[in-house]
Amino acid sequence: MTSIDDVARASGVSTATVSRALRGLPNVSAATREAVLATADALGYVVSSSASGLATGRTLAMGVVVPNVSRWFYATVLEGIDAELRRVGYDTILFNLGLKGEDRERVFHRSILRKRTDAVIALCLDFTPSEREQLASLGHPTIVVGGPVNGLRHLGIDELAVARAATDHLIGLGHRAIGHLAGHPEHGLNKRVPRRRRRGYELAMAAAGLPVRPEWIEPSDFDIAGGREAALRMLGRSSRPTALFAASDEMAIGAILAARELGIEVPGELSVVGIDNHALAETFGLTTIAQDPFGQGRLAAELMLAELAGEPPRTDLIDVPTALIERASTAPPPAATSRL
Amino acid sequence: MTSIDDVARASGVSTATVSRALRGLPNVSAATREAVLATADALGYVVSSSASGLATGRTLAMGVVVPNVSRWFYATVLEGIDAELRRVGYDTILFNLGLKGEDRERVFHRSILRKRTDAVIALCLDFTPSEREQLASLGHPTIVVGGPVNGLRHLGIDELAVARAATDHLIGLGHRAIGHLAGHPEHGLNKRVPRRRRRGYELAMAAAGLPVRPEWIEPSDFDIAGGREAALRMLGRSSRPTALFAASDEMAIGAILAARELGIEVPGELSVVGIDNHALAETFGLTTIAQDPFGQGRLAAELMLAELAGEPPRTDLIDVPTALIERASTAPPPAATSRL
DNA sequence: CCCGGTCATGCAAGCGCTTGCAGCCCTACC
DNA sequence: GGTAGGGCTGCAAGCGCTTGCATGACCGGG
Repeated sequence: MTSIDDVARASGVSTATVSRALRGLPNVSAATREAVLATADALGYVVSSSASGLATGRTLAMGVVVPNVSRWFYATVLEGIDAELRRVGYDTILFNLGLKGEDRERVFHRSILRKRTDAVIALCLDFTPSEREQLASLGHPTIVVGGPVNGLRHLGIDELAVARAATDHLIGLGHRAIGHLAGHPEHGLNKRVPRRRRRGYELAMAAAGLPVRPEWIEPSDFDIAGGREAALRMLGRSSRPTALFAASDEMAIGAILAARELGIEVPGELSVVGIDNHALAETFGLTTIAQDPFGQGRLAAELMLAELAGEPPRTDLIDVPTALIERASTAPPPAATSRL
Repeated sequence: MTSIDDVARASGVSTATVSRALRGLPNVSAATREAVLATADALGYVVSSSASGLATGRTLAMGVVVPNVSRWFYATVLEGIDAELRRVGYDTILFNLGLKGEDRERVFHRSILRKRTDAVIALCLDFTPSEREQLASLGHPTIVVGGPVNGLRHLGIDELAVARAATDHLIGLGHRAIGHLAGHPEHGLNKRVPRRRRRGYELAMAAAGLPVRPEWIEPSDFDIAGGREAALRMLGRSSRPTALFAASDEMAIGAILAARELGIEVPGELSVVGIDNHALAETFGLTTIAQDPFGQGRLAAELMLAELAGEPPRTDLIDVPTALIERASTAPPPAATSRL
């Protein structure tokens, strides 16, 4: 491995000059800089991150804590983060926290705190109070993307408003019998997200003077299989709603699949709306409230980088925009049931 | 930040002893070790990875190069890798290489080689010759998971055999008119995977003396939307096959969706088989050749760690096992067309 | 009682880089 | 022509840890 000394020797200057030249610092003559760059390139020199990290106290790496990476939302946020970091030469260190117990403890204790990262972005997950405290006291910039977590800065959509908007869309179409496929509190995932989406649904219903029937709220996993099962349960019953607000697009897709299996026409007999604008939403013609997880990831990364660059931290809650996308899964209710 | 000196001072021993005690090295008395551990814990001491990395030449981090993280296969391999690494205290550094051009170049040049990692695991993607060479000459253990890449060690399923097995399953059921939803060469993804799966299909057909009609091979993206579109095209034509071998489960699911849209019954009028055992395969009752990406990721990590621990490298090609899982999407062909 | 051997510990030299400070050479101005 | 000032460059002291070697204490056997 070639070191900075090799480059210095080969180009006939001191290591200090090499260091400055390579990093674009001032006080290096153009000629010297060019020569250094050339020899460094020729020698295939790459700075050792350990050494420069030790000397500067900066690791040029961002910790990203995720509950898992298989879920569309997390994967996409992660890609957004990584894209931004990569752009400025930062590395992404992944901490998969979807695990329980000892491993999880180890992540916190040994790794995140391992002074390996300059900042930490956590994707919305369910932290224990102790974990929260450790994160908060980390001493470097930290932000949570996707679901509000007490005591930590947060960036994401306004869950309540989005859920209301989705429900209001159905109400606006004339639906009165509206069910909700609610999210389960899944292990590791932030429990406030499903809760607030459900609350938004309830608020919208209440505001419109519509009844919320307990049997029309069906909790399940946040994914396609979960949505399908929940919808099969709900739609199989004698009296079913004319519209469904699903807590996520994947659940909504599951509901559409379930409806097809039961011979229920979408949107003729059943309207379905979700949240996300998942990659598959278009394929299924799903009406949804779009959010932009890639952009959220990128924004989170930008914020952290800005703080690391010395800018004052933004302490306000950051709500990112969403937009209703109407596709083929929603329509006015069938005449017969519209005034149920 | 508390350093090793703080711990040494607080426990009245030298930094050398603290270092040895903390890492469980021999030649430290039990009493001393315990005392050191206690004070380190009390002080919240965590070793600086930069410093120890610089001193030992080990970063305790593994580079993982992925084309993207939204695709089920990659996400799952990644989780397998991360789980194993986490277990032994290694960190996962993510390199999202799905990008083009300059960023991609930067990843290779500035990051991977940044002496930040002890080893590199690359998920099957499409490397340029120069990238391949850089990887190969990295000087530390490297392996590719998922798709064979010339000149690099590789771990994954036997693409050819799997494709043959899937096709043979259909042939065994009595199908003679078998179409193939082939994978597109997508940007960044390993082009050999779709090619070999197609070749396996062709070989199986040839071995059974069955004709391969060009219009029954329909290439598309590797995902649900791609599979759906390809299937819509193929199944919309006047003479359609009685069975479909899709190059991935996501494509197979797309085909099932397409069949439903066209009113074609699965498996009554059309059998569908895929590869992967994707999370959704069960939901759709999809017959498939299962592979275990989580296990592949874990295995790759284990191999790298073993080499880092000094064991001699395994140089053989490593084929991981697969298994046919019969579900509800395959059946003998309808009597009328079975002797087409 | 002496001595070689073991074990626990400390010393100090790095690991490869960054950076404050000092030194040198020029230029420009008085 | 002298000098202040600015631009380049080099020196060397760390950054926090690891580790080969030296040291000293203690043990048992001859």
